Amino acid sequence: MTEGPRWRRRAADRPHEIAKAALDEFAARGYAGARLSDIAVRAGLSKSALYVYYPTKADLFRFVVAERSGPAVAAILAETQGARDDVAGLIRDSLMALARAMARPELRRLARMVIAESGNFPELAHDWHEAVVGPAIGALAGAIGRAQAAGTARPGDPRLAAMSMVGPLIAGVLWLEIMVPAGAQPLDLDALARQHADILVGGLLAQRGA
Amino acid sequence: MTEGPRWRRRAADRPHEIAKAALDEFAARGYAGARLSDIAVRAGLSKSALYVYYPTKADLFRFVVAERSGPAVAAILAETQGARDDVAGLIRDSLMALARAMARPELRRLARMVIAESGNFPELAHDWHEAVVGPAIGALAGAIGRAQAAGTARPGDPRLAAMSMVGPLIAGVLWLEIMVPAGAQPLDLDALARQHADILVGGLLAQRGA
Amino acid sequence: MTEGPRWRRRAADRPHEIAKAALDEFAARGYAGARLSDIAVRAGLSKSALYVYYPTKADLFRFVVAERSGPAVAAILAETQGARDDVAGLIRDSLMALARAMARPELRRLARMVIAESGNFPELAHDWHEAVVGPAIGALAGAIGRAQAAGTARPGDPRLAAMSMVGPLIAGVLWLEIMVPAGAQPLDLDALARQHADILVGGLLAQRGA
Amino acid sequence: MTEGPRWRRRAADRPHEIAKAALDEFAARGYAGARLSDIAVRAGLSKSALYVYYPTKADLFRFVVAERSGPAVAAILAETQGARDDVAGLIRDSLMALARAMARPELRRLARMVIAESGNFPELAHDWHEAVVGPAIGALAGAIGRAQAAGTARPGDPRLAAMSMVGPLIAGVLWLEIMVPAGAQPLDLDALARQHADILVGGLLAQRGA
DNA sequence: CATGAATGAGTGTTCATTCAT
DNA sequence: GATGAATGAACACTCATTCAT
Repeated sequence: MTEGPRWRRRAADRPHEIAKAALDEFAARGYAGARLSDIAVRAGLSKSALYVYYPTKADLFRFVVAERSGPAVAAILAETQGARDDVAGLIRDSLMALARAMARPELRRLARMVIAESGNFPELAHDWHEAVVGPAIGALAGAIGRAQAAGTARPGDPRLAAMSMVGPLIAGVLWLEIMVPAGAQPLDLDALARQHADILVGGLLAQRGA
Repeated sequence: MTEGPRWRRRAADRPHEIAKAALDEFAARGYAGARLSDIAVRAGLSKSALYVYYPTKADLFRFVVAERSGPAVAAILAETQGARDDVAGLIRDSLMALARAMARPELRRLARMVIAESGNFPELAHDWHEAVVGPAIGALAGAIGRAQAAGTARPGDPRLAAMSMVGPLIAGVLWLEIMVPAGAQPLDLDALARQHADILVGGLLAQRGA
Repeated sequence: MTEGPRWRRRAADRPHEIAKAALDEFAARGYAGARLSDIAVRAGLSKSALYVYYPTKADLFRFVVAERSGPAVAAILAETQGARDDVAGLIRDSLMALARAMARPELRRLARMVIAESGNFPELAHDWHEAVVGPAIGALAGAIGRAQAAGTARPGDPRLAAMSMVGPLIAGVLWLEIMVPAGAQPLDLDALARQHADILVGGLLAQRGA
Repeated sequence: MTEGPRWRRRAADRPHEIAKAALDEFAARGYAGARLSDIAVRAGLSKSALYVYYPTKADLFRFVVAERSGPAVAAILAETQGARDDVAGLIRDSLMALARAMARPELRRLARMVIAESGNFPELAHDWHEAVVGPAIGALAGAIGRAQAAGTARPGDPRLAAMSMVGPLIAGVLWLEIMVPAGAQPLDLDALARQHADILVGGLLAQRGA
C-alpha cells in the first residue's frame, strides 16, 4: 500500500498519508462507523501517532474533507473555465467538464460523504456551499442570465436553469455511488453529459425541422 | 394491528409511535449517532420497551425505512400515474407529480437517509432501487422509448433521457436538504419542475420562431 | 410437549408443571443461564403466571431442587434399606441400589446442579448434606463400623471406607453427565457397581487361592 | 512473555494478573455470576483494560481454564509417573500421587468449575476429557490391563477398575469443595488415598489369614 | 516523533420483575 | 388466576482519547 519510501526516514508526508487513509475509511464506513484504529493501521502508524497530527477525530474528518474539497473545486472550476460564451457551447463544455471532474471516484465519494454527514457536520455543507456548489451554480446562472439578457437563452429563473443543467449529472453521481453498488446498471457519466447537452440545446422533442 | 386502545393509558400502536420517534432521531443524527435512549424518550417509553417491538437497533432502522418507503413509492407512483402519453404532457405531468411527491419533507429525509446509510446498510439501497428508483426510471425510460419509436422524441439512450428528466428534481431535493440548512437560498421545487419541463420540451435556447 | 389435558381446565398441577419445566431449563443452562421466559414457554404459561406460584427465580430454583431432592433421598434410602447385614452383602446391595437410583437421569442432573450451583446457593449444599449425602455416608459408615466391631471388616476410618464404596459411583455419575456429552465412551453404572463390589469384597489383586 | 517491567509502575505480565483475578471471581461466582468489573478491580485495572488482553468474557474464561489445566495435567502426570509396575505398588503410588495433586485447592476449584460450566462451555469438558481425565483413566486402565494379562490383577473391565481406583478421590474432592463449606466434616485426602489403596489391595473384608 | 498501555464515558442489549386489566 | 405491556438495573463491549516512556 505504501509506495516503498526511498529512505526509511520520511515524515513530511505523514499528514497526507493519514488523510488518505482517513478518507478511505470515512468513505467506506461513514464518519461514525470509521475507527481511528483502522485509519491508523491503513496509514501504517499507531493510533496514538494520529494525535500528533490531528487533535480529534472530528478535526481529522473536517481536514480530510477540506483538503480534498480544494482540489475538487479547482478541478471543477478549471474544467468549467474553458467554456465558450455562446449558450450551446457553454452548456456542452460545462457539462462535459463536470462529467470529467466527476469521473474521479474520489470526488464522488467526497460528495457523498458531504451529503451523508452534513447533518452532523453543518460546517461541511456550509463550506461546500460557499466553495463548490454555490460558485458553480452561480457561475452557470450568471452565464445563463447574460445569455438571457442577450436574447439567446430562454427566459426564466437562471438558478433553476443552472439546476436543469447540472441536476442530471448529480443524479448520475448518486446513481454510481448508491445504486450501482446495490446492483443497478452502470452508467456512463460522459454519455449522460453529452446527451443531456443535446437535450438542453434542442429539447427532448424530436426536431421538427430534421 | 389496530385493536383499539386497551392498555394503560396510551394507544396500542406503539410500533408506529416508536417508528416515528426513530425516524426523527435517525434523520437528525444518522443511524450511528441516534441513541436508542433518545428514541425511547421521544416515544415516551423506556429503552427496554423498544425491544418488545424491535429486536435490534438495525432492525428498527430497517423497519422505519421500509415502512416509510412503501407510502413513498405509492405517493410517487400515484402522482406519476396520471401522466398523459404525448411526450410534452408526459414530461410536464411526471415532473409536476414528482415535485409534489417530494414536497413532503419526510420523503426527502428518507431519501437522504438512504443516501447516507447505504454504505452500512446495503439492503437499503437495494430495496430503494428495486422499489422506488428503478421502477420510476424504468417507467420514464419506457415512455420515452415508445415516444422515440413513434418518432415524437429525440433519439438517444432512454435511461439517460429519464435521468435528464428527474435529475434536476433530485438535485433540488438535495439542495433543500443539504444546502438550505447551511445557508443557501430556498428553492421552489414546483417552479423548478415547471421550468425544467419547459426547457426539456423546447430546449434551453431561446425559441427562434417564437 | 404437554400431554393433551383431558379437560381444558386443570390448574392444580400447575406448580408441578412449572417445576418440571424449570428443572429442565436449569439443568440444561444452569441457574444463571436459564431464562424465566423459556421456563414459562416450556410450561405452557405466560412469564407473569410464574409469579403466581413462585415469588422469585431463586425461590423457584430452590423449590425445584428441594422438591426433587425428597424423592431422591427416598429412592436412595428405599433401595439401600434392603441391604443385608453381612459385609459382602451390604456392599453388593448398597452399591447396586445406588446404581439403580442413579440410573435415573433426573437424579444425576440434580446432583450436577447441586455441585454446579452450590457456590451461589450455599443452602443447596447444606440441604443435600443434611438430607442426602450425610445420611447416606453415615448409614454406610455405621454399618461398616459395626462390621469392624464384629471383626468382619478391615479396620480403618469408617467414613473413608464409605467413600471408598460410593466414590466410584459418584465418579461414574459425573462421567455420564460431563464426559459422555463431551465425547467420552458411555458407561454402565450397573456394571460399575457390580465390579466395584467384587473389588471391594475381594481386592483388586488376583485371588491367590483361585 | 516476560520482558521485564517497563511500563508504568506495574509488572508486564498483566495477562497472568488478570487470569488470576478472573479465576478467583469465576470460581467464587460461576461464569455467569462473575462480573468483568469485579475481575478488573481485583486485577487493579479498568474494565476496558481487560479487553486489551482478552477479547471476550468467554475467551477470558476459556483461557483461564486452559492456562490452569496445563499445570494441572503436568502435576498429575508428574506424580503418577513414578508408579511402580507391581499392581499393589501401582495402586498405592497412583492414589497417593493423585491425592497430592488434588491437595492444591486451585486444582479442585478448577475441576469444580469444569463440572459446573461444562453445560455452557462444551469445549471445557471436551478438553478436560482429552487432556486430563481421559489420559489418566486410560493410563490406569492400561496398567490394570497389563496386570490382568500377567495374571496379577483380578479380571474385569479395566476402565471400570480404574474408576474404582480414582472414584473415591474424586468424591473426596467434591466433598471438600461442596460439602465442607456447607458444614460437613473436613476430610484428609491423603488418608483417604492411603486407606483406599489398602482396601483395593486387600479388600474391604477383614483379612482371614492375617 | 512515536507508541504501548490504559481508561472513562457511553451504548446496545438482556432479563427478572411489576402492574393494570 | 392469568397475561400483555412495560421497566430498571445491570452488564458486556467499544472506542476516542490520554500519558508515561
